[in-house]
Amino acid sequence: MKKKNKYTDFLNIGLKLLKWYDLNARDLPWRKTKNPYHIWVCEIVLQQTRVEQGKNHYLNFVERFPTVESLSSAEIDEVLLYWKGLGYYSRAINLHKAAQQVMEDFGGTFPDSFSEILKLKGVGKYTAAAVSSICFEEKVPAIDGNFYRVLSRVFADDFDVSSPKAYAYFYELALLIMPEENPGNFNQAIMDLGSEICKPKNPQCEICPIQENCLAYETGKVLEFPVKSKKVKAVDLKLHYYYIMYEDKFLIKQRDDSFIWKKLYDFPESISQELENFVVEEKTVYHKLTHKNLEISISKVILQDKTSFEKYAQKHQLQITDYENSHQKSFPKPLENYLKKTFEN
DNA sequence: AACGCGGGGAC
DNA sequence: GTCCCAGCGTT
Repeated sequence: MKKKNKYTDFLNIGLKLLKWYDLNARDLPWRKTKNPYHIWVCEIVLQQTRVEQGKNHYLNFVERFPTVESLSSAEIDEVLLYWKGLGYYSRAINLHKAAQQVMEDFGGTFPDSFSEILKLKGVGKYTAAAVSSICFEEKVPAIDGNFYRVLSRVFADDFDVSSPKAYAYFYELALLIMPEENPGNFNQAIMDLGSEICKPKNPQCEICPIQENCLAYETGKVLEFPVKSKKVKAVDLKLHYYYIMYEDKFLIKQRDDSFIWKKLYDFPESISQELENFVVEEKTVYHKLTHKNLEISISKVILQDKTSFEKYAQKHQLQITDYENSHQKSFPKPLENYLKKTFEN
């Protein structure tokens, strides 16, 4: 009997993954629902974010905003409060805008196809594919980091995944192995395989359901894939803040939606001459972001006079708050840490 | 095509 | 320290 070429038996790979998923799917909260609004929120939360990091944020978010209508009518500050600590804050801003988009452009009904979902702010091809396949059984591969890794290994393909053309390229590869039925499960199977088995480091090839279909495994080159050319360089950046206080109150402002920490709250970044004499100390904290090394110096300014404190706030359009109240706002991580340290002494 | 955008976990 | 994560928007 002639042996079938295992590397060209593409569809079999997809079927194996579906079978594997049936038995090994992770038990995750969003897998109990096909509510497109919830799946959408989940997908946005999990962009560039590990499941363990995003899980609680997802649960809290859909508990507070259970429907697209409830999200659309919320204040952006509260939406950001529920996003606190997740990073990439434009995701929350776009999520909020897109909820209003659903109310206005889609009559309050969440769109039910890839091309319509794609119109939502903050939704790209990956997210539109994930939601439409999971909730509406649309056969479209959700090409994310897991997909790049799994496919480039299975086919031992050195196509540069950091190239803008990678999406289209791997999309075609994905269609080769994607079964007609259960596209949502297929996409989630790739995600689970990528995060549990076909990991960037320490891949668990011994227990991989498609080990015998994997060209990289057979040639002992699993760790050579995926190929990624783009290099990220961290830049050093200095920020200076003024922590202006009177008794237990202090002054904050809201950031704009450019640069880092969009729409989050922080402290004034400058002071007028008259306050220079009231600076009592300066602390420096360091904070590492993915592409930035931040050096943040914070000068403490203590005012003794209530009236001048309030007048200063009004003149420079700063909000007066206290520690208790500041919990209703979303602050960047390093500033949250600073506040915590300041008030827990 | 290249870059900006957070925070955290694994190694 | 490095890499990467259920990516997207802007230029």
